[in-house]
Amino acid sequence: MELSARKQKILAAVVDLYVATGEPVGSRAICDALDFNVSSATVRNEMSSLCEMGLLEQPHTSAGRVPSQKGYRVYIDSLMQKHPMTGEEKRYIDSLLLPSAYDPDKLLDGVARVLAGLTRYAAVSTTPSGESAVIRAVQFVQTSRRTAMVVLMTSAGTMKSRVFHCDFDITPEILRFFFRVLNEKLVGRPVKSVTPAYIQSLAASLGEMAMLMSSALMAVADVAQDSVRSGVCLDGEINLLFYPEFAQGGIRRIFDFLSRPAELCRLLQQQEGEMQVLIGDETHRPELADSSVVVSRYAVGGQDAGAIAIIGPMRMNYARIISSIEYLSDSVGRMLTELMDSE
Amino acid sequence: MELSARKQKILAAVVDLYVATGEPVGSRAICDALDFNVSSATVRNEMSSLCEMGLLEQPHTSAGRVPSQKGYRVYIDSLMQKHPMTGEEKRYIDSLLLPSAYDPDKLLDGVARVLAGLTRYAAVSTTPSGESAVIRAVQFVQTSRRTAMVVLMTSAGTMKSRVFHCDFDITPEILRFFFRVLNEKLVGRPVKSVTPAYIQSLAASLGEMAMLMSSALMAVADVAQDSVRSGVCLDGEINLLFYPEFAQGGIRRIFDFLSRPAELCRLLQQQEGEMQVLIGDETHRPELADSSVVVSRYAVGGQDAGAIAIIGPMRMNYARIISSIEYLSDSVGRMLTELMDSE
DNA sequence: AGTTAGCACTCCGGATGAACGAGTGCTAAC
DNA sequence: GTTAGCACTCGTTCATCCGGAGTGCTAACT
Repeated sequence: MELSARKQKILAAVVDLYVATGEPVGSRAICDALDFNVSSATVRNEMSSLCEMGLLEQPHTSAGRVPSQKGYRVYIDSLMQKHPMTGEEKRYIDSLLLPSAYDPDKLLDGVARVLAGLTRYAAVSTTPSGESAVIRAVQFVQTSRRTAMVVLMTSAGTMKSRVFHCDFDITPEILRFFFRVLNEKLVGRPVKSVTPAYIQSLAASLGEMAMLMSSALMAVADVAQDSVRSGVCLDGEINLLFYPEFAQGGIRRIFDFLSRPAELCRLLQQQEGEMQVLIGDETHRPELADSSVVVSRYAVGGQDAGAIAIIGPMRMNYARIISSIEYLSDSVGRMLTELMDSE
Repeated sequence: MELSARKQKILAAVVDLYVATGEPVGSRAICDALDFNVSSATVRNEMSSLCEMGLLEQPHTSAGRVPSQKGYRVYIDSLMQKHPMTGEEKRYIDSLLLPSAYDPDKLLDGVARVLAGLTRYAAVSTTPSGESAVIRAVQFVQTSRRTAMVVLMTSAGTMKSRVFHCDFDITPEILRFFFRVLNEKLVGRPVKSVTPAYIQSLAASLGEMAMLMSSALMAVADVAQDSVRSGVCLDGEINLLFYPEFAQGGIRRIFDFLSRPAELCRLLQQQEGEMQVLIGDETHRPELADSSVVVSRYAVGGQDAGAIAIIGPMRMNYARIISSIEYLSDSVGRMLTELMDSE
């Protein structure tokens, strides 16, 4: 079913106006906004027809029209005018991110913050997953008489650390021993394979040394698990309070959803393709039925690694959002790829 | 100005009932709740008198009474019945905290989470400040060809790390050199004194080595600054959405305040004494004019180190909050002192 | 056939006012 | 000093009543 050029223009105008004002758009307003030489009656006929097609909705009989979920879909898929960022904006964004570009966790945290500030919606990012990474090195640092820190570096460029406690005084010799054993056993292994079960079997193979190393081994298992899992960074939730559609009650359910990192992560991870816009129901999350999510996955070294997204009301400035998120997603990928290439 | 025993009982009952129901309390309700043998008319007289003293307020002429800020003050200072935690509750709390007791940052993060879950208000904690700590050690770990991590341990038991990037390939020799120079210069120094200015003077004294070390030195300065500053952990903001007094508009200003870590930190740091309850205006923060803050400072090794707090509506179950926060504050202090003592 | 002017109709939102009820303050009696 | 009784106040709720915005339809126009 093709839309006439005029219907397309009208639909686009309804979306643009509604996004801008938040109020149902009447036929008169469309006439004024568009420079057609048609009367409001004609526009009314067209709108009525768009309503029948399910692209527009009427809150009530004598109100203007509002885009339906399907209407937004069409708008995004074919009507929307992209809104590319200027070089200046790009440089500004880069300058905000660069200081934390040396650490993936901090970078993605920064991305969420920047994105939230830029869009005035809630922003989410996941840190690169180590799904397919291998262990590049395991290091130990003494942090006190009986505690030490294990640092695990992966081929994905991530590094995670964790402190552990021993029941005996730690000496440089002991740490060297830990270092030797674990690097020998673990370097080159997929991070994913370093499960508690594997660590247990490793311990078994160490004989009586296993006792000595037990807390170190547990810490390594922990930190390996941590490296596989993507972390979730969230920022700008407060922004959502400013949108009238959420003003009273609905916000609680959204905040509730946002406060469950695992769910949030799942939502982002299950998207495929570079850029996805999920409108209302398309999120398959009842809590987000009135919201939209724009997700973009980023790649590191050519391989899919994580995602960044914004969550906001369905009435959202998609054009602007999409270009912001597109650029940020590219930047993150680029920065992390560089980080990884510097080996 | 002394309150008669009966007035005291009535004030306490008004606070208790109002806290429980959220609705202005009438003379009848007081009669039912209290087992005096007096009529509602008598209670009315007493309440009217409490109103004149400024301890109660009337939202409007024909409504029940609500405690005023001053009324809460009196209630907390002398009428409130403490509500000590049971052994079981204590054990439960400990079991939640213990897993992260090896790392101060994680511990305080956990405390905020536990406290928020326990009280259903917003919880804040500050990580121990390194104001008076000295540097115990500086360690270096190679994390990739051209990046390394510096880890700084202080006498307060804190440890912070940071990754830095060099323009040349890092070798074990170089790291050993960094280690030697920096431990020689820094161990035993107050963390606070390791300012960018000091680092600059240090660099000057290193002659041509300074170039080699510049990024490492900057990282050390950074991580030292980080160790001095107390971090702020915040959790449970969402809980505040459930209180009707914040339901519509006011919540924004509070969230706004909560989103400024520096302000939050200042609020907590400027309290003195173990336990402080700040009611409404007493916070000296217009954003919190309708809220109350319960702050407890914790000590590590006998020395004041940080604070934990909850923020909620003025209508808050003070008795319960205070005992929760008191216990948690103690626990944190105890755990961190142990951590520090293990040297 | 598509477009337009005109007009009756619908429905929301705000204003108005009456009935209700909770709770008070006062007074007179105990 | 305490209590019962009662008039009074004030917020809440509900029904009613406009005014305005915007539609849908119809008949006329190009």
